[in-house]
Amino acid sequence: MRQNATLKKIAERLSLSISTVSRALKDHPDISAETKKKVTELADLLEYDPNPYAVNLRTHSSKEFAVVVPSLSNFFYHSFIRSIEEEAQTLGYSVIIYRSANDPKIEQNILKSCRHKRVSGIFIAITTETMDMEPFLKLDVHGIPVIFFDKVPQYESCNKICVGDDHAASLAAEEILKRGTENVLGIFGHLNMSITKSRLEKFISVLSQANDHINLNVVHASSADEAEQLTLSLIPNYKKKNFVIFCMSDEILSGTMKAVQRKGLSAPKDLGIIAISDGMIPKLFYPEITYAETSGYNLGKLAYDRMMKCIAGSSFAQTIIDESKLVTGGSM
Amino acid sequence: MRQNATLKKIAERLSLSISTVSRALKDHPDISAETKKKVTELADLLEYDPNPYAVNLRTHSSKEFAVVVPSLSNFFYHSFIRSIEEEAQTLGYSVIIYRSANDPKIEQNILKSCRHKRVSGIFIAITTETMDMEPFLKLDVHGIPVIFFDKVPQYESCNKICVGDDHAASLAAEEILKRGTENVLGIFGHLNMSITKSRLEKFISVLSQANDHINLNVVHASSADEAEQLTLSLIPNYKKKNFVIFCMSDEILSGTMKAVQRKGLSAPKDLGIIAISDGMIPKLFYPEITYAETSGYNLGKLAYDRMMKCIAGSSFAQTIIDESKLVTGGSM
DNA sequence: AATGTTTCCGCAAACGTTTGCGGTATTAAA
DNA sequence: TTTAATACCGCAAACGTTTGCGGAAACATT
Repeated sequence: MRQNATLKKIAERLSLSISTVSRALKDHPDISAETKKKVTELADLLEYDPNPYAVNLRTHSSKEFAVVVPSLSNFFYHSFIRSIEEEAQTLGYSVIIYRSANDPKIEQNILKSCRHKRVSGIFIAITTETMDMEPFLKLDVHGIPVIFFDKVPQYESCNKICVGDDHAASLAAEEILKRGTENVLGIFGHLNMSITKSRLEKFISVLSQANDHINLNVVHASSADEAEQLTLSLIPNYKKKNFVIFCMSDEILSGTMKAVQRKGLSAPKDLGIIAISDGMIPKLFYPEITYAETSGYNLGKLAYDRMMKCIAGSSFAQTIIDESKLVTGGSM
Repeated sequence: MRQNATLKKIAERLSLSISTVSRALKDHPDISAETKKKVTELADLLEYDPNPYAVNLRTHSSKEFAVVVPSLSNFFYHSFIRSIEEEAQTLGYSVIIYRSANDPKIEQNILKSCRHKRVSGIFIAITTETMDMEPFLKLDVHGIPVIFFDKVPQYESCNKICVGDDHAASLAAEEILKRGTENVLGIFGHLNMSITKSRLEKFISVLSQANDHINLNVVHASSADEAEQLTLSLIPNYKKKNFVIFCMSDEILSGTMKAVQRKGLSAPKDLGIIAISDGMIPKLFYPEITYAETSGYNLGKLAYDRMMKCIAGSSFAQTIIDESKLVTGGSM
């Protein structure tokens, strides 16, 4: 078990003091050019790298970001994480991933551990049951910036980066109006998700305000399988009629698509299909599904920006909405 | 900026020494029950948690695993990471994710940083260009266990956890034989990937040994788009004939499926489709695609097991192959 | 009463840094 | 030649733990 190079070893080999070596390495003006040269050369040779734990213990600052999500089996969060990781790497930060399993208890433990690790910052999508803001306030007291994303709390004065749910829903609704179809099957997620509510309300309002002949049927599914079953059982209602299915999320879309294929229907001939999605699933089909894009990747970039501003000091709370754009496949 | 509780503070409040507090908290036999009680109570009250940096500095051991992958936009790695994270959490380890971008330089930096952080262990899928084993040997010298997974080096004496490429390929080949179809289109990845070679060889050998009337056409695609184009242009060759398409990976499958849908064909009527996959993509279609499963999730469990054995001391090198199983959809 | 055992606890060093402060040469100014 | 300024550098404390060792009581044994 060999040891890593330390300041002490370099100092001994060069008959210098530890402090001189430390200063030489960070180009401190007190140190002569000659000494600096000797030190950096030996440091290179020995592959010296400061021990992060010692540095942290001394300076109270790590170079790590934490990303906390309810679940890891989710495209959106994956894109988000990828996005953060890309940015972080350029500045030498590393990214630690935590999964709360949608359990507020676990979430609290994670936050506590982040506090004790003194992470540089936290990106978090909270659980659906997170009520207590106290752990977050405590982080604030300790000077650890928190950026909420996607699933954000009601609480006002904090930094939130959200998908523009209404915007996405209205983009989809408008596209449906454009197609001129009056029979619409809207498949939404469970109502305990905040996004369900906002997407649903906007979707309904845009459709109904524009055309009062719209025949809209709204159903809720909380899994892909459920969406599949629901679609299967509802498709017969639209027999021979021209109709459109709107899927609120990737999960629902994937269930619905199976049902559509199973019934031997194909878009845009037999029906129209449109979704709100990150983009991965819609591109698997031919024709590609038209969707309003909610990009985890974009959200990541925005969140990272905000984080950097917080770290730099500009810390007033702010809510940023990532407006989505319509990506046209051939399914409408 | 409030401070976290420390041993020192607890000690002062209780007029004890720091060492006594430390020992009381870890249930050391030297400390009386009475003292232990007082200490733990105050510690709870103050929400004391040991400073991980101080602990690490002192003990030379962190509670962190590193997972290093070439890319994060890949189901397989995501399942793997999820799997590791699930296990790690139960023992209070955290998981740090690093992305090498398939660049050996970046990979080396990551490894160096892991060494200096003294991570408890490293799970790594190496880049396609990783030749130099020296950084890994150095980790070994420092007592940091490395588990290679999926993309592993040629080097013999190290711990490798791999997908059973031959096995998966032969499962698929056998299923094709079972169907009795003699026209086979095999779409494989680029030949610079090691998995391509092993899957291809086994696939060919199983097919040709069993039936010398097999008309096998092998092509290579290095992206989903390419697979789509290739499939589109080759399908006409099989006009009216009964044929099977084999897709070596998820990426290829997704391209191929688009082409198949575009041509208006459907399995198993017009053709057979079979793939090697993690399982996510095949389940999006109806009928679900039959596939030989290579599970990132399973691989994660195996890798974690191996890691724990290494940490516990049983450190002889070993190569573990995760044999895959056939998951029957309706596409054959 | 002297010695041997327990039981419980504190001292102090160490892990590898960072940094305020002070100190010694060297050079410039008086 | 003395004094003041400058350029370099080292001392030592601190960050929060862990742990070997030693020490003082309290008790049991001759």
